[in-house]
Parts: sequence; structure tokens; C-alpha cells
Amino acid sequence: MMVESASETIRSAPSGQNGVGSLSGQADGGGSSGGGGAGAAGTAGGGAGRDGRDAAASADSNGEMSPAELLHFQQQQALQVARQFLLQQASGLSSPGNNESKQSASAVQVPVSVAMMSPQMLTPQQMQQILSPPQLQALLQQQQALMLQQLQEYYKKQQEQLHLQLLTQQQAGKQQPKEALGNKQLAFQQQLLQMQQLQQQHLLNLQRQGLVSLQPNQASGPLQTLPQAAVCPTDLPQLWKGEGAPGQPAEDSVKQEGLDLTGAATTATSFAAPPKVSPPLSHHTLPNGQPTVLTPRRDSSSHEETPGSHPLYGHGECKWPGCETLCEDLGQFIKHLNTEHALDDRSTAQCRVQMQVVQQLEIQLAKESERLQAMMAHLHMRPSEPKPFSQPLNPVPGSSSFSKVTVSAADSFPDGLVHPPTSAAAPVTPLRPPGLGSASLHSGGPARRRSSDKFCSPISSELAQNHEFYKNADVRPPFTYASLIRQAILETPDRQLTLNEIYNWFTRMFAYFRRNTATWKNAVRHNLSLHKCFVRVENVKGAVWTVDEREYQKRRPPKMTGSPTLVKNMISGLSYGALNASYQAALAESSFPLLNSPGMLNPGSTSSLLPLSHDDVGAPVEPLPSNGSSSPPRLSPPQYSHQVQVKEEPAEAEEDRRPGPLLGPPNPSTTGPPEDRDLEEELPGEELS
DNA sequence: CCCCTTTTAAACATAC
DNA sequence: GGTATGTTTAAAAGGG
Repeated sequence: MMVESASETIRSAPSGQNGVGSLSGQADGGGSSGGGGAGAAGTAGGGAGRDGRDAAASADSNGEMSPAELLHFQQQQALQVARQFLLQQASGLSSPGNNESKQSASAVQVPVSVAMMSPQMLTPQQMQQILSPPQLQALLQQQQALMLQQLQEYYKKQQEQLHLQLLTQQQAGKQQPKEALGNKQLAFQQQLLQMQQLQQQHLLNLQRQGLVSLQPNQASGPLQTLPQAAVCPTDLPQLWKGEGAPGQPAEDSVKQEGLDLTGAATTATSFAAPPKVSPPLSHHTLPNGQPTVLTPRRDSSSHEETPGSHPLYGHGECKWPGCETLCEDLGQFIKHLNTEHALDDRSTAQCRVQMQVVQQLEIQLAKESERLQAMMAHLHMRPSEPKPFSQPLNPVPGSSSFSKVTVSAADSFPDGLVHPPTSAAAPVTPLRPPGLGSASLHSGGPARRRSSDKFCSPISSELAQNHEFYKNADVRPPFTYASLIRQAILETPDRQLTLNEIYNWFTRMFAYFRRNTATWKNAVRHNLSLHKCFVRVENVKGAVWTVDEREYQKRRPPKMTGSPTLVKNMISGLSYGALNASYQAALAESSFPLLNSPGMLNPGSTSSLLPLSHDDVGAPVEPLPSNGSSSPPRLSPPQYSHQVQVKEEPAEAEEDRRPGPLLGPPNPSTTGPPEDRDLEEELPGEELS
């Protein structure tokens, strides 16, 4: 123990070792930290439940709520979010003033438009773990649509009010000079107009968020621009807070009739027509622009009790979109289902949304498949190759599949009926979009799943492929912190980042990391300190982190030689690995280096696309550090990762440099173009075929 | 069952 | 004193 810490301190020169003694002492006292005491202390303490433990805790609290309260709470959540949106929207259009004052640490300024993009916040964490990225995305879309609907309701009411006022004014105006009347009318109309604009804006935003666009990010997009796309992590958590905190809701909801869907729901029983989509409000088609005409009604079949399980019930909680209510057993769940997801406006709407989601997914799938096909064709890929991840569902892309999609969508609801749980659950299964390799998620556990690393599956590839997805979807990326950090660092020209910059990268690249900041930031720091592969370099103005590629590779597990599953992964991975190449190439253009596995495999290809300094490029490729020093190639080997150009790095660098033995593959990362790299990475698989 | 890796939480140190 | 940044421990969970 002592020894180890000693060796560790080598790296952390300045700070010196802290009170080891005190820590151990604390350990003694701690005993079972798990539940009680621990929670109180930390910075993270209060907020919404996230993982297992917290969830369990909240479960308790939930258990004490009456059904009515639960219902209320749930509604509250929706309202809160919707309200927040409106707020943001308003502030975005008028004055960037208000917002939360609680701006957290990282001072990231972000365009309002971007800041507004995260309705996904509602997405239940659980679902993330259960569903695959595409499915999750679908869900997210669903949430968005839901919110959209709520907003519509709200807007509608607002408009009605305005009209009302207008009327009153008109009547009152009879006694007033015409001019005045005219003015007022004008004002109202303007207000109205504004209202509509607001709404349209919002819709646009929603669409922009990915409901519609998932294009591969048109090549051009210099890194510099990326940061701008960053999403402000600051106000988002706020949303969550508001949502998660059952503290203040009650009174709010009372005021919120505007958004209160349940209010309308009471009358739902009688309505058989599709939920009026508030005609006055620019009739916007749903995200995908599909003119859906679906009649809700009679989805009472919603709960067909299955003996032991229910498609909407899992992991002890209700999986109804947007609802995470915990239910101890199926019985309770059924009850819950009946009370909270009964036939009403909201449920109906949600069902329709779900349908949209499915449709959208299918369309998306078709598109992606098509693209894949084209890409493969372009790359002259032999069809014989490990079949391009044959989709269980729609194997072939092309227009035909597209039409098929529509058909299938129609099929699902021939009569316009909605079969909520079942229909939703059934079709989902096999869906898996091209980009998402098997590496994605099939986990199940709370937060334990790290694929990429394991299978060598290039994080950059998957990241590249699902870049947009992760950026917008509140989904936990299937990569370890270490690999993510590394990726972040390698993506920069200098291959060095400050802690804060790493944070920013995380928030920029993953919607998921726009919340729970305390948690993951801690994890990031922890990882930086823990792994030898991350080297801290003291810079003139602070410190930056770099990657010691050799270390990183070193620590990679022996890997897959036997496991059939792994092999399988490889194969499937391979198929799109090549594709990734092109994809990455495209991304690379947008200064998206995505370096991954450094030269290890291919000392040959050296064509850095990075503006690396010569010393970097020049460095010989020495795959393995081996015992190091086989031949101190040249000066400047050490860091090949850091210091690569830790410009203006004071003498201190020497210290770091010390890893004398570490001289290795100089800048492996800079060698070959992404394409090569990827292919290489997938190499093993290729051999298989 | 043991070992290893990750993730999370938390305590503590330091610098600003 | 508060925050940001680093280091360490420790426990839990998943996988081999």
C-alpha cells in the first residue's frame, strides 16, 4: 500500500501526498457508508435520484405518497418542464436576462438556441439502460413531442385568453375613441403574433434537435465552431432539479391550468375525436412531418395483465414514457397504470407520440440503411463481407424500405386504434440502427457497462457515428470515463486539455453529461488521477492533461481472443468499421481528428492530419514501450503524448519527461489518417473474414 | 470465489 | 471562505 502510493506520487509531484493516515482513520469510522451518513455530506447530495442507491431512496419516499400525490407529482413534472421551456423560450427571444442565477461553475456561454435543446431531460434513466440508443432516441423524441403537445395546450389557452381580452377590449372600446381601441387591438394582435412566433420558434427548435435532422454533420464544422454548439450545462441541471424536487410543486400546479392536461382529461371521456391540435396555432405536423391521423379512444386495452410481467413494467418501475413511478409489484403497478395512465387526453397523446416515435425510427432506419448502402457501395465493399449488420427488421434500405416503413406504420394502427403498451413494446425489439454497434447497450445494470474499451471497438468510431445522437440524446455513452477523456484530449490539435476543457468536451459531446455534473466531474477527476495514462503537465498558465498512449494501451485488457460474443461483436463491428472510416474521414475534415489507436498497428502509414509539430510527426513509431529505452530514439520521445507541444512549458516538463522508459510510439496518434486507423482497429475482425 | 476494472461517493489537500 | 483542481480511499457492481 505504502509502496504503491509512493510510486504514484511520482506523477503528482507538487501536491505531495496527503493525509493518508486521516483517510484510513475515516475508513474505520465509516464502516457501512452505503446508506445514511454518506449521503448528507457530499456535494452531490440533494438532487434527483440517479442510480441505484438514490433510486432506492426515492422509492421510499415515493412509497409514502398517496396515489393522488403521485399523480400530482407526475403532472407537476411535465408542467415544470414545459414551463421552463417557455421561460427559456421567452428569455431567448426577448431578453437574455433571467434564467437561473445559479449558473454553475463552468462558465460556458452558450447560444440560447442551444440551451433550449434538452427536453430530453425527462427521459427516465432506467430506460437508458434498457434500451438501445436508437430506442432511446425514439423515447426522447417522444418526450419532446409530449412537451410539444403541452406547449400547444398552453399556447392555445394563452391565445384564448388573448382573444378574450381582445373581445373585452372591443366591447369596452365602444365607449372609447376609436384610436385607442385600434391601438389596443393592435397590441393584442401583436401579442398574439408573438405567441405564434414563439411557438413556431419552439417547434423549430425541437425539430432542429434531431427529431428531423440526423445528417452526418456536413463535413465542415471546424472544431472551433463546435464549442459554440456546446450546450450550457448550467441551466439544464436546473431543470432537473425542478423536476426532481417534489418540494414546491403543489401550489404551482394550481396556477398552471394553462398547462394542466389533466384538466382537460376530465372531459376526455366524452371526446372521441383526435385531441384537438389547436388549429389556430400554426398547425405543425409532428416532427417527422407525417400527417398522422390517428384516433385515440378506446385504448383501454392498455393493461392486459400478463401473468408475471408487463411490457410497461420493469425494474420495479413503470416504464410508461415519462413515468418512472416505482411499483413494488405487478399488482401495484397495474393499479398505478389504471389510475395514472388511464384513458385520457394525456395517455392518448402519449400513445400517439409513441406511434410517431416508432414511425420516426423506422424512417430513420431506412434512411440510415440507405446511406450505409451507398457508403458501402462507394467503398467497394464486397457484399460477401460480414454482412452489413443485417437488420433483423428491414434488411434492405432503399426507397422500397421507406415505403415499407410507411406501410408498416399504417399496419400498426390500421384502424387508428392505439394499443398502447403492447404495440409500443412489440415492434421496438429488433430495431437497431446502423451506426450503433452491438457494443451499445445491453447492459441492464444501473451504470455498469463499458463496451468500447473492451472490444477495442474504437470509441472514435462509435462516437463519430453516433456523434449526433449522443450529443442530443440524454443517453449514457457506452464508453468508460477513461476512454472518453482520452478521446477528448486526442481530439484537440495539441492533445492536451485543461480539466475544464475536458468538462466542456463532455458536456458538448454528450447530452448525458449535461446533468449530474457533480457526479461525473468527480469521476473525471478521479480517472485523471487514477490512470497512469493521463499525464498532468504543468503549463505556464495552469496545468493541462495529456494522454500517455502507451500507458493507455498497456492497460487495455488482453482482450478478446476466445469469447464468441466478442468475436461476434468484432464482426458486426467490422462491418461498420470500414464505414466509420469514411464517416470519420468526413468528420476529420471538420477537424475531428478522432485519433484512436495510435500507430501501434501500422507504423507505416504516416499522414497526420493534425498540425502536429514536426517533433511529433517525426518521432519514430515505437509500438511498445517494452522495457523502454531500447534506443532512446531521439530527444522528445517521452511524452509523445503530452508535451507534444505543451508549449511554454517551463522546466517542469522535465519532470514529466522523466518517464524515460516511456518513450514510445511518438505520436502514434498522429500517424495515419483516421480511415486507416479504423480499419486497423477492426483488423482482427477483418482477418476473420 | 477471487481478481480486475469501472463507477460513485467522499474526504482531504492546495492553489487561487 | 468558496471554488476549482487533484489525490486517495473505499465500496459496489460487472465480468473473466
